[in-house]
Amino acid sequence: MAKRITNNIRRLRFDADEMTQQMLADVVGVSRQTIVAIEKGKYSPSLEVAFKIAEYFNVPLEVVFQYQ
Amino acid sequence: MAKRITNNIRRLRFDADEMTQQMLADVVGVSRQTIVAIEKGKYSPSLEVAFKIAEYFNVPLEVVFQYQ
DNA sequence: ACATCATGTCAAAAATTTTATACATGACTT
DNA sequence: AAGTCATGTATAAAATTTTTGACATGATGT
Repeated sequence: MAKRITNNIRRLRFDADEMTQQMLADVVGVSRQTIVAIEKGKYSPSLEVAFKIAEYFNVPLEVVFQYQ
Repeated sequence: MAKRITNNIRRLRFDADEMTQQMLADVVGVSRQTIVAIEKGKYSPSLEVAFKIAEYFNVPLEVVFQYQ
């Protein structure tokens, strides 16, 4: 029953002209390690970082992150 | 220019039959202080807590939290 | 007046997220 | 073969979120 948070960051990055982790980290204002950890699902990010990522890709937050 | 995260938790609580902070904290699985802090905007919650709150109220995350 | 309840606040500890460094690997280029 | 680039991993420190416990206030009820 324990729901998990998944994400499509990797796919969104590749759709966005093969953007690198470092580029995304820079535009979002976090370290590359943070992007790596979130992509790999090591932990779920803060709501603020989540919103920033969604804003950058120009999609609703739920397109980037799913709670299922 | 710095965007902020706002929320409608208080209104959603009252719409939900005047639910108390403690009741929401219990169903979401956090402490009442966490609800107080988020409601008052002391800090933005983790994405997981945000999703749990939205799930409880049965609305999309963006109905509870706005990035503006 | 007294008790109860919901909310607000405060402070310190615990837990989690984020950063900073460093190093390893495979893919690609020259 | 050597160099560069993107990614993965690891660890400790820093920053932020969350908990715990305690106390104050105003509103409500008895």
